Amino acid sequence: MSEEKSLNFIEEIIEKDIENNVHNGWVQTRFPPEPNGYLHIGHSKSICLNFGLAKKYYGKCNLRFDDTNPEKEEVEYVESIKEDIQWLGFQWDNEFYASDYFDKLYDFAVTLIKKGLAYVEDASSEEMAKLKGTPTAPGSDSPCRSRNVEENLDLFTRMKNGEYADGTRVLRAKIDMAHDNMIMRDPVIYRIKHTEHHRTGNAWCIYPMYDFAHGQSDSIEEITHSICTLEFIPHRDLYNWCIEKLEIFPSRQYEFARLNMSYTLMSKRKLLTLVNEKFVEGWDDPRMPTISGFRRRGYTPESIREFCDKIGVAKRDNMIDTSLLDFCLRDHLNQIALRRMAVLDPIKLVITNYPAHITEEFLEAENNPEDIEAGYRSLPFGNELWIERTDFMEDAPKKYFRLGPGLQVRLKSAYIVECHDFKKDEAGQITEVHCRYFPESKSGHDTSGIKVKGTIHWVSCAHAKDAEIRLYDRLFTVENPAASEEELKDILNPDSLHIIPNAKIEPALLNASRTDKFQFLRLGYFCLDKNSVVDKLIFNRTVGLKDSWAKENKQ
RNA sequence: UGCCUGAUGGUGUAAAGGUAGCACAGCAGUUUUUGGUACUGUUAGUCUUGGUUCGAAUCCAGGUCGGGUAACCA
Repeated sequence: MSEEKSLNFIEEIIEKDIENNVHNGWVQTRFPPEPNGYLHIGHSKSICLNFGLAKKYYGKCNLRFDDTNPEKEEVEYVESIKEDIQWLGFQWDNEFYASDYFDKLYDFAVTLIKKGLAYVEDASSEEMAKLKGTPTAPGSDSPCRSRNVEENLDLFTRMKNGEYADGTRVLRAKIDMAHDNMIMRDPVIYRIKHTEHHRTGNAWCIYPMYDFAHGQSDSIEEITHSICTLEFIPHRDLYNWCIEKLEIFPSRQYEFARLNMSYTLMSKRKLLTLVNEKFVEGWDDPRMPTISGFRRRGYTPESIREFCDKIGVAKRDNMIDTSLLDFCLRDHLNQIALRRMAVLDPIKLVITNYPAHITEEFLEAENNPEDIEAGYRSLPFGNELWIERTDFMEDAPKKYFRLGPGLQVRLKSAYIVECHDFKKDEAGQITEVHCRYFPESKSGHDTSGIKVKGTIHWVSCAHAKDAEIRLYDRLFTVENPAASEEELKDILNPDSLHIIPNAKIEPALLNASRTDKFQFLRLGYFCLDKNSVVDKLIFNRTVGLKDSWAKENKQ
């Protein structure tokens, strides 16, 4: 018997509905992106919620593109969105487009006109704004509000037929110019745009507004629970008004708080700016909070799903610490990543007592201590090795468990060595570390009885290959970039990308494939970048390992 | 300013009138051929003022603070 996980407020609503046999207990959700940009980590919360709910309650979840504004929407975005959702591990039951419903939506508008609930407005948007009133003062009726049904029908038909220029007329719902909710003061529901649409081409020159498309689309698809973010709360009145007046399937809208994450930007508009102004390489730049950026960076869908599960669903504004995503990422990567060795900032370690007649020695090294099934690899060893510059100190402090004059360490999967000498250049930089090794301390066959505090990673000089390694840091310097008054470029972290052109990697990495996840021992998790080629391998650091030494060292 | 929302450790999120719990982060320790992992312990919280009640994070009233909204965007 395991403790039942508590329900979030949406699950509570759904379970109550099922209990009350609403729609015979059927649950249908949808994920409704506008194809005007790439999906980001905030969308994954919505994706996990909508698809997750459908799965949990044996219902269905549609993918529906909210493509009612042809000026901003493109096929490229449609394709990327589909790829991202599938990569995250979800499959929609139907692929729909709001533009599929343009005929029906037009008919709905006509219905409203016939009921005397919509009218054609001649005023410009500025004039309309003036008549709209303010939150404290009621609006006033436009002269067009009293047009009769026939005239409205005629005018709307002409709008549709392309007789009017953009911006000259709109169709408005006739609700209440004094309503407390400004959105209900005769909202625009159709506007003229002589713009080619990515799916319907030039078939239409009038397009429905969000408020006249989204809810009706939900209704057409018989979405039972239409889940959106908090900023749509004021729209719920209109959502329900349309359903009531049109007498169509009563979808219900529920709102949850969108994901905010520290040092991360979730605005599609601002992310587009980063792309357009070339602050990043593209939508899938590994520093971007887009799903495609995370994918390229080496994140796993499992870790993102786990993250979405952990952050929960509620109505209060939140700011999730990036460390939670890091935790989910490391947790998964630790289980699956193949262990390899790479040296980012190499200095040479010479084993002075290594037998001259041995030209090459192969050791057996585990691929993943968390997963015995992952097996072992053959690891070449020799008398000259690359080790990390930070793993040697001339004057080591007490708690330094690495190399220094007279100090001993184990070379991972190999032997214990003791430093007896080192060389420096004129600048005082260490160039070589000289050690003696203990042949009887061989990994797995250690009979030396020597105990060492530290183990370091290494790569055999004779067998090492070069690779470019890209280290990433947060893109922004401020915790809440969305709230910053500064310009985007002024809050960008200048050190968000650090390229190491010639790191030394062990030869097993030559066979790396794009889908492999690696842990470079003691450094972090890495994956091949999409631009990596055989002649020039490029690895992205997905995330570093927790580093309690770095923390202690700081103090 | 109207309307709508919300308020629990540093950050998230539970507790549906009955012991404020879990996770991340932090701190301390154990184990370790990764200063990783694993494991153990630990710091820290109900916005405020009243009321109802044997009993309030929870119900009621007032206040305070936060967020949303006032596009021919979604």
